[in-house]
Amino acid sequence: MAPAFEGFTRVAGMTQAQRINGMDDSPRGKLLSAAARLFRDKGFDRTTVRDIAREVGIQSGSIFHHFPTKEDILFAVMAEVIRFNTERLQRAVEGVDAPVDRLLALLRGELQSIIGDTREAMSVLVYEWRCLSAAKQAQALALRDIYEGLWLDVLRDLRAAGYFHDDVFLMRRLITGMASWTNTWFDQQGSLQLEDLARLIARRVVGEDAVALAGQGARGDR
Amino acid sequence: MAPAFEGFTRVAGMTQAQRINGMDDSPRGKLLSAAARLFRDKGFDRTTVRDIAREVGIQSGSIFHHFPTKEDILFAVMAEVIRFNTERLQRAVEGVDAPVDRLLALLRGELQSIIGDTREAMSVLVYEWRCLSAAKQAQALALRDIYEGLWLDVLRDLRAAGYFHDDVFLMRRLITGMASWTNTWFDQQGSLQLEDLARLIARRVVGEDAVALAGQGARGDR
DNA sequence: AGCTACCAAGCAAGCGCTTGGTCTGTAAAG
DNA sequence: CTTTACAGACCAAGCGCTTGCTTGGTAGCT
Repeated sequence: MAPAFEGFTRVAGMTQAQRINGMDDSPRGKLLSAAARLFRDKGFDRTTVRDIAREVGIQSGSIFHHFPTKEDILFAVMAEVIRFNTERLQRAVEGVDAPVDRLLALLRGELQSIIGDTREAMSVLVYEWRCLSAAKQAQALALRDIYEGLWLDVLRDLRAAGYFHDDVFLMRRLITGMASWTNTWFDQQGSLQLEDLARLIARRVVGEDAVALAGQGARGDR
Repeated sequence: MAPAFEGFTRVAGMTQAQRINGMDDSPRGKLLSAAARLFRDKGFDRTTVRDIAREVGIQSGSIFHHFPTKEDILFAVMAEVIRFNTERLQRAVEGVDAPVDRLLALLRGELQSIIGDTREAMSVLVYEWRCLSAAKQAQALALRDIYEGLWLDVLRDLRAAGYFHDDVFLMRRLITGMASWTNTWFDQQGSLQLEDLARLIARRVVGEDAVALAGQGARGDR
């Protein structure tokens, strides 16, 4: 519902020149990418428009040629990353049939968002949420609902197939907690791989045996 | 190491007049409690010293009779809540022997911190962490180490007894994620009880059967 | 001719914090 | 029992700085 988001629809069909945080390399995209990194490092409030301007090499006033307010920059960062990662998740489960494989596909996609290419923007999404006005929060939540719907479908299937017995909403919240918290500690350079982490979390959901038996199709060379 | 924390040692032996967020009802304690709530609601940066002053009914300048800087208020909130909850956790495992019962005791204690009496201050601890200077972060981390030590002891025992097979540090991080995320969604008025949640998480750690068999000793009337 | 992208300068508001002083309660000194 | 001393808790006023954002104009591309 609602037209909303006029500001960034033009970036919807992103070219292959996709960069970090899912932004393109237009002036606008570079601005958003710089803002995402600054917001993550210093927080939204401690990041000044002068900081962002310096990062992309323009004057602070020129920011407002691209965005009406500073808050709109934050919202654009969040909206872009939600849309980008929702598309990623949709592609991840396409053509995957077995319920446990679908769970693993979702976990890989979500972890990729949180500790992979959109790590900075995802951090912003979690930690700077309250810096958005209530109206903008509602808009972002509406986008997020599509994403959550993908999760709930898979979890319902798993539960129906007897892989776990607890409430699906509760289970989703536990998974969200485990996954989003990795943002605070996961080390890209460490020996733990994203795939290890996906299976580690999957084991907490459907048990050790179910994960051991599944997922051969999508595994890499290890 | 380091003497540190001179500012609040006098509150160490708190009377039974303990209030929300583990603060006493001295001018200082009331100030910290008000600050904790404001920091949670609006964030540290968006909360002005004038906001805090208004909340406790004094002039903004008078704040600095109690704390040298605004940042010191944040640090005091965090340090108090870490100390308070570390003591709570220590008491929780005292006299509990069975490993799974110890796990449940820790989970109850931690959830009590996160969604119970110190909910506001715990929220601040997570979300406003980066507002602390590096030096103050190190001090708070040192306090936190004691708390984490309690957890690692119990997880090592569980692993040694064969209740799970993954790395204890990884397991602790998954638990931290599940538990701390409850802060964002748990509804005190809802039908889900803290005890339900503790068992739900325990099941993710040691499996369904182990939890079903354990913990009779500490259960309530339900 | 018009549009996008930008600059240079600056305004009004809000911020953390300082200053100098007052009031009150407590307790030792006379 | 009074006087003196003093510290804790607070007020009234405001300083200096930073902030998000505005304004009026320019360069270059189409």
